[in-house]
Amino acid sequence: MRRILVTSALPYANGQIHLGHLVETIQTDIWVRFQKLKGHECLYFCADDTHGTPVMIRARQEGISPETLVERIHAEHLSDFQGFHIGFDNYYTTNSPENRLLSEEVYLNNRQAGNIRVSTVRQAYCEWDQMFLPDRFIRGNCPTCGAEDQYGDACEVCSGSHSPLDLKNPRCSLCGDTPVERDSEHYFFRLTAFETFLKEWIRSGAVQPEMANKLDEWFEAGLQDWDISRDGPYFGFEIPDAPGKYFYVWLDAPIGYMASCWEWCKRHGRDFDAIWRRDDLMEVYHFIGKDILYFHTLFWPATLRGAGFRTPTAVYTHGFLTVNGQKMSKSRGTFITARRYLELLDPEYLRYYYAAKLTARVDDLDLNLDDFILRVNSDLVGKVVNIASRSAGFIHKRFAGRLAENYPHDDGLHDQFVAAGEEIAAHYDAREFSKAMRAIMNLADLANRFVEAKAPWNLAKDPAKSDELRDTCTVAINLFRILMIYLQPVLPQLAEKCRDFLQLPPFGWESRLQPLYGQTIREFAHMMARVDPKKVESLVETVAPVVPPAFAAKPVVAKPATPAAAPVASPSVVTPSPAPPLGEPLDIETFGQVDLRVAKILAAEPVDGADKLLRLTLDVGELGHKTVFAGIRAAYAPETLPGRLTVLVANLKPRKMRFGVSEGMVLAAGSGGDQLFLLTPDLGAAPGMRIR
RNA sequence: GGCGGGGUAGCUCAGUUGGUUAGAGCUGCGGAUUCAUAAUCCGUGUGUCGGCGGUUCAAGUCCGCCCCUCGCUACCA
Repeated sequence: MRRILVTSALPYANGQIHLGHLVETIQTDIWVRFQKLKGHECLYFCADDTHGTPVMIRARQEGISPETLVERIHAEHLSDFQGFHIGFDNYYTTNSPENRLLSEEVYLNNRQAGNIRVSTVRQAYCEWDQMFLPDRFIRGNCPTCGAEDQYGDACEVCSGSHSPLDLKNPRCSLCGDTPVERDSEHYFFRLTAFETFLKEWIRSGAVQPEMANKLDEWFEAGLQDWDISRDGPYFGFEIPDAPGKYFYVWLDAPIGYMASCWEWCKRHGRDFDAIWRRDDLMEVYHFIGKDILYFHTLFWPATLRGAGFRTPTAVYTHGFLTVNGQKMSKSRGTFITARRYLELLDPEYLRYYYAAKLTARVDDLDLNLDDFILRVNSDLVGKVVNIASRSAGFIHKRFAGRLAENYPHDDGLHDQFVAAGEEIAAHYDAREFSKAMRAIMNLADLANRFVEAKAPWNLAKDPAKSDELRDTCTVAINLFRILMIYLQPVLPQLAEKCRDFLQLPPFGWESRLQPLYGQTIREFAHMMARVDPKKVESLVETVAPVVPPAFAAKPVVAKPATPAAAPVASPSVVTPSPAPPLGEPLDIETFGQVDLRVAKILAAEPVDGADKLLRLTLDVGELGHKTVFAGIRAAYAPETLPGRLTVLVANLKPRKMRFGVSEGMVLAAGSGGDQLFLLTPDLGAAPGMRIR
């Protein structure tokens, strides 16, 4: 028996679980369930990643403590994952006593070993917010190309990277003030001391070949020591003997894997040290996305090594999720949260679809929604479940639900199915799930062909062939049972229904060896509904058409209310919207297709169940009244709007939304959130006038 | 700009160290069947293997250039 510890990357406690996260947790969960089915010990740990500036700022915005925020998000995340049958042995949090102790130990051991140094770093500091600003919280003009309103670290226009201190006209994205430069002592982890070790570790097969190549690039460029401290205020753990200094969130995040394990060990009477302080008892695997390769294959093994802990056996990296071939996007409606999916569709559809496309490589995975519907319906309902569905009826109608008394002659089909288990297991173990699914579906085809050849519906017409009829159905049900064992890691719920149907104890991988006969089975009940295309459609319905799509995902943060003497935030102190690249040239005819009208706002009211929307009733002159949903609630109080004029896109196709039909959109400038500014025509314009 | 990954049938993807007429599943189309959730079974693919050029007896598979796309570009994550 193997002893295996597995993790998925910790989701950040600022934001909802979406279908991208689920590529990883489903991949990991399938692998874990497979190992358990094989009879190995396999422990699966995860947690919320809770620390850092974004969580701190968001809590401040919501007027609650970071701890409260983090607890709420933890409950949401856990329930989302459970909805997808993710079988964690423990889903913990990095904001825990175990994580604090372990982080301190990792740090102190490294300090003891001479792996920590202190240097002075010059950084942007906001005097208003009284904090050092992370690069992402500074905006200004790109020092290279001059593009306006770029992040502190990189320019989206010329895609160059730069230091936030080089930005022209820098501003704090929290309050809009100009930051000052200030020195601060920072603690660094000497990553450079671990180059030899890391190269050996990587060569030991710890990462996939293509990731090893990527790491070689980084080695060639030269490793740099790692800044592991941040100045307060910072939501995180204070560094021992360094008042006001906190561990950078990425230092304690992966330690959260260990903390989750430790907390579980305490509840189950297991020896934490035997798992993490020696490497000969358990295998340790991390499943991650390629965006966090750096942390998991350089910093993480090095900090563990430097602190005297074991290092991971391997880190398995997967690619990103695309939806219909494109990056997930809120404006296209393809930024689909786990919760939204669960409101509409069976989680096992997605588990199967992902499994059907996952490989051991780092390729991106495309969720093509049309393909999704066809694939799931065809494979799962049409092929697999159908085998049981078409056989069980006879067993009940003719034999009172009792299978043949002995396992019938089947031309070696059962043996063939059992033998295929070797190859399928090898695919699962190698994380080649798509190959495993292909192999299983080939078996399902064989089973259907067997039924076809025996034609039980003809046997049923001849009373003399009663035994043959029962034999045929018994074989078919046996084949179905083996398929469900093979599919259990992917479809735990369906496998459960199958066990109930066949009145069987829990499956093990080897239970496929023993055929089923001489017993009664339950009446067949539907096990899985077909995918409803309408539900898939509503999955991608967009919710807030007015927010300019390109900016919807940008952090928009309100000015903090804390400093007492602060001036009231005025509209002149704003975070200017980023300057997006110029759009494609447009001829005037195309532009002319857009029917812009002056509209008078007659009424504006909040929409129940939507926190960003206002329902506007507009007077558009001879076009009559129109109802428009606008995502401007954060920027405008409803009572301030009636009576004012604005601009309506009048011939926009009506959009069915959860709350009603939106018959156009009003135009606004700005980056979204509370940074939105409605357009107003000059004096003299009247409702209904065409704008051109 | 530099580096790297992709670009193969309508869709999703396989294609080993270059070698017979480039494959699978799904869809579509034709037929069969009716036990089954209009499921199943049989039959059916003339694709410029992104483009151009080169090496070779032979290239999707090697080399060069170009196009499209995604990503990385170090104290950002």
